[in-house]
Amino acid sequence: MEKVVEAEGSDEGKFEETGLETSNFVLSSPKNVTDPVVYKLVRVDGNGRLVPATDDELMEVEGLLENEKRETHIVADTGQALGCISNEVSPSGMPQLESSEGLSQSENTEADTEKLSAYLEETVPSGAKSSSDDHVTQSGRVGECLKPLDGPLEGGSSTSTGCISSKPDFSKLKGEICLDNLSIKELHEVFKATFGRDTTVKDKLWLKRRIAMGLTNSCDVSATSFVIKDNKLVKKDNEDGFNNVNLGAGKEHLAVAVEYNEDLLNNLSSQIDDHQTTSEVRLGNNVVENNFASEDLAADQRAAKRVRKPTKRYIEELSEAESKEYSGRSIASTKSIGFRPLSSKAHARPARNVSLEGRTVITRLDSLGGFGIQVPCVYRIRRSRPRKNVTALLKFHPSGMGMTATFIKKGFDVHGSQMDNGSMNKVLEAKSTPEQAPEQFVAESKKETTPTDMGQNMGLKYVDPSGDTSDDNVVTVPTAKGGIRRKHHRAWTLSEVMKLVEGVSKYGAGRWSEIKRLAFASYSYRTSVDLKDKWRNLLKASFAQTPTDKGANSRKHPSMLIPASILLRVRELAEMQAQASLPNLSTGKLSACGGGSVNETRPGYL
DNA sequence: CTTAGGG
DNA sequence: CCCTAAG
Repeated sequence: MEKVVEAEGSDEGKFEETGLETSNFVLSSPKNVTDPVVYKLVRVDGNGRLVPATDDELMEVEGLLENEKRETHIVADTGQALGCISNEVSPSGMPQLESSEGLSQSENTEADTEKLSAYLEETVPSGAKSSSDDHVTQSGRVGECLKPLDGPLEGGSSTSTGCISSKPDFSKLKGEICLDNLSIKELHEVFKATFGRDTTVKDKLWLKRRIAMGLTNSCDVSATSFVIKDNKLVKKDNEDGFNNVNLGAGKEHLAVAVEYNEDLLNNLSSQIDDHQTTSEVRLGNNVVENNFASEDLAADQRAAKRVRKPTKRYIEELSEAESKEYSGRSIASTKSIGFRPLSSKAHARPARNVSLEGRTVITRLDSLGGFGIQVPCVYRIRRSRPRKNVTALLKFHPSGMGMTATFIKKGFDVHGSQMDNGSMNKVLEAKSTPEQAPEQFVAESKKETTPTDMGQNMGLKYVDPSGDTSDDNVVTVPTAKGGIRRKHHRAWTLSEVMKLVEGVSKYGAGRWSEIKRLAFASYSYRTSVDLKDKWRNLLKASFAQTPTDKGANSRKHPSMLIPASILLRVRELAEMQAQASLPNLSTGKLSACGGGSVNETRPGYL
């Protein structure tokens, strides 16, 4: 509702308008209506205040921004996010509006379980698509994304969506269509004819609405009658009511969290753009329970919703990649992200818990293109202790939160009351530690492997708890006192190790903070302690391995193997350092015994 | 806050 | 990786 972001930089300019808003989203589990939804996202904009980033990182980002060529591949990693970021960016405000309306409208219908799944389908993009990436800023792109909503029928190019490849049977769309009389199967066919793709949604109402919207090229679809003729919706009954179900309406369904969402979304979306703003706040963990087919998720999303822009995490990744000598392709889409230096505050990132088949996994759904699904979250406050709770958090965002906050709270309440039973401990956990900093991203694995196929939105689908291709390896560990702690693990990449070694050689072991600052400036995570620990491990490894000769390569299979050369170097340094310190205690310091290639460049050290 | 060490 | 102690 308000624009909070002042233009900090030209880059952000585009976003200023839309400002950040908060959007809260709650879904209820498809299977259990009683079980609340768990999904909420709130973004608060911050004028940067909420965004956490270290100066170093910011700087890097900025650098990226400058060079940037908008090439953005939105990265394979998040694959989905792709394109539609542009909605926000698009010059004309229209697109955004449309999309938001469409969303809200579609969401607007009753909250029925099926619908939910349908909704999800729409919102969740599948990682599959990676083709057109650079959408950012391309208005054309926007059009494409939105197109699906505009009925394909109109323009001769049926299936114009471009993303879809199936061949619809258009004959189904001829003449007057009375969706009310069609069976689900028929609706599916019509759906296909209309949108050029299949859908797995079984909710008749949803299908009808969707089709109607497509055919009429409008979001203004009655919920009660669906007769379409000549691309126009012929309403039989009174259609009002549904189009504007906003705040005012439907308060009676308090029970369902979804309702709230809808309302909220409607309101917010109509006024703002919910694109990712500079900062987001995670009010709680989002837990979504669902198992819906994912097949056409991608298609649906592409067609219907807009996608969110890259998350911070994403940015970080980019910057990291860049900082590394990885001269890979350019990664630059940072521009689309509004990030500012001033924000060195903490920022919370939403993490999402998805519980599938009974178990809860935490994942980051970054790339969900969908509207409500959110995800991101990167931030730097590493290891903050769990404590504040949601309400506390809310206090921090005075900005545009008026009613938003209210909604959120409500959502929480609902959610809390229902979850409380203890059925889901995880949820509670999450709730209590909203602030937690989810891990950053696991850039390493990504960069070291093919950038392309990273698991993008594994989010909705099967998220493998352990396989974290994704990003956060956050494991909650129960503590004796009942407290819960999170442990995250971020594998060290080769490049990190190399930097570490180099840093040690330059600054000496022990100067962890220095090394951290100088060599690891780009890696926001990795604290000096981490460096120290890693070094310790490296030493252990180097001594254990090198001597034995035979163990050189094979060693264990465990963690990734560290190149022998590095271990060697480590050993050298270790010896060197050891000598430097041990030798003369009494003699003053001769220090630096040049063991080898590296010299102890520190005069005063020791 | 930074280090060092133990867990 | 986390936690704690010590400078």
